[in-house]
Amino acid sequence: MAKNTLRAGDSSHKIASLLRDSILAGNYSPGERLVQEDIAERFGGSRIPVREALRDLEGEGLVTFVANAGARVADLSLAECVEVYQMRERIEPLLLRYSAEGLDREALETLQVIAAEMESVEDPDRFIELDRQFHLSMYQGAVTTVLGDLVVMLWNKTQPYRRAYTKRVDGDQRQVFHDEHRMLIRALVDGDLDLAENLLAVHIRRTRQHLERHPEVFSDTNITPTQKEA
Amino acid sequence: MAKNTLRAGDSSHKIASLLRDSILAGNYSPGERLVQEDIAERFGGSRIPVREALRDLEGEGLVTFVANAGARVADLSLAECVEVYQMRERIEPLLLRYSAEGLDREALETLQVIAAEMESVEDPDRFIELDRQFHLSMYQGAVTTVLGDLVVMLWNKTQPYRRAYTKRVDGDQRQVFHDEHRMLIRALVDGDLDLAENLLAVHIRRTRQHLERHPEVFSDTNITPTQKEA
DNA sequence: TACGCGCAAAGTGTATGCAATACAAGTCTT
DNA sequence: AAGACTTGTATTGCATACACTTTGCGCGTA
Repeated sequence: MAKNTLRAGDSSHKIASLLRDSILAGNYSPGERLVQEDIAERFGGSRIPVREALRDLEGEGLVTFVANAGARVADLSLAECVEVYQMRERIEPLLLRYSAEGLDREALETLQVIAAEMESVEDPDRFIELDRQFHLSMYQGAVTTVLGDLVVMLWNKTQPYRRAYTKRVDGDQRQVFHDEHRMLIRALVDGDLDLAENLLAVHIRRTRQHLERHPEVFSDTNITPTQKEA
Repeated sequence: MAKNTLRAGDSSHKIASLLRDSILAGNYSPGERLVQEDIAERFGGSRIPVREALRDLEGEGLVTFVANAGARVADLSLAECVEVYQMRERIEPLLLRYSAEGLDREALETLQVIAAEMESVEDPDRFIELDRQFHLSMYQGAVTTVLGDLVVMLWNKTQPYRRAYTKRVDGDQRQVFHDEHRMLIRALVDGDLDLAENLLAVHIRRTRQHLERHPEVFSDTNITPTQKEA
């Protein structure tokens, strides 16, 4: 059955999906106000499903909701971004381990293709898209419930900053980047999971360290470290 | 309209909070259906804020939402629970590191008090409550945005199973448990962060291994490993 | 000019009502 | 008597409507 028609009971999911893609594509910038009525008009529907979509995206960390003051695209400080990278450094190797046994020959070849294209591509937008593809493809063999979703969420939260940062890296750094990708693939092909885990952790850590040298990418007008109750 | 306390613009948050506490307290069991109108009546308000609260809790992993079929209390299979514990094993040591420098003498003494009470308490419900307090108190020194919330979420998701499992552990296992808690405190007092991280990881891993010996705690009628798209 | 102060416009939060869907029991067919 | 279809009811999803909050602007006053 073709789903060209708007099947019922799904409006909020559809809006969430469209809005998420739009944010990730960079159509909205961090901190930008998201007015419910505008979005409702833009994607069709009333404010109710829009509100629910925004709440979903809040759960995914893409949007921040303030009581009676509306929703905004999530905005990270440098410290928060570092935090996310440290989480990734510890979590993604685990996901890779989950995934490894599920990666067949074809999947590994796909990784090689992506890595190769990354080395030749010029456009920064295309570059970060490929980088995202590379890493997430690496996890496609994993069958998980929370772990996979968490990693995607962490990628999503940092997406705009990776985008901004990528445009400022020089050739040397890129070369290291590519080498690490290739070493990762080799470790996976060899089935050396411990090595692959380590390489991935190092890769993420190095990226974070480079990112820390570009604090100008962040707003840092940010004042919302959530303190939790007893 | 009997509620004089209805401060504006907050109903959904209040409902989310009450419902979350109620689920964590074990008033609802995993898989139980959550009917919007019932909740609306039980906690006051209409279905709209209830829907939003449910969505929030879904983001926190406490509730699962199915298209036109309603919401249920989240239900973990053994495999999913193991997954969560493996995540905790990697993530919580990082949070502990964030927290350690913020823990003053008083906080450490509180930990000792909790650990001591745990050793003498009988009631299982009180026991798991104290265990939760112990660990989360350990993280109170941390000022984080995503990391802390994630850890709380992981604890929440596994809460009902910890509850069920705790009632089946024997004295020997408890002793190891207490020893590990004490060693953790000592490492924190000594300021040996690497050791503390390691102890915590071991502690979580051992708990998981024990948990795996009690598969009867889980429903395993569960068929929802979320496959992610390209 | 700078600083409140208050009011209007914009925008959010919630309640109610209606259409669509899923679930279960009963009916019919074979 | 077992399985498929139909009907009825409970419940969800969404749109409209309204009350409340926030915010920005103009005005008066020092």
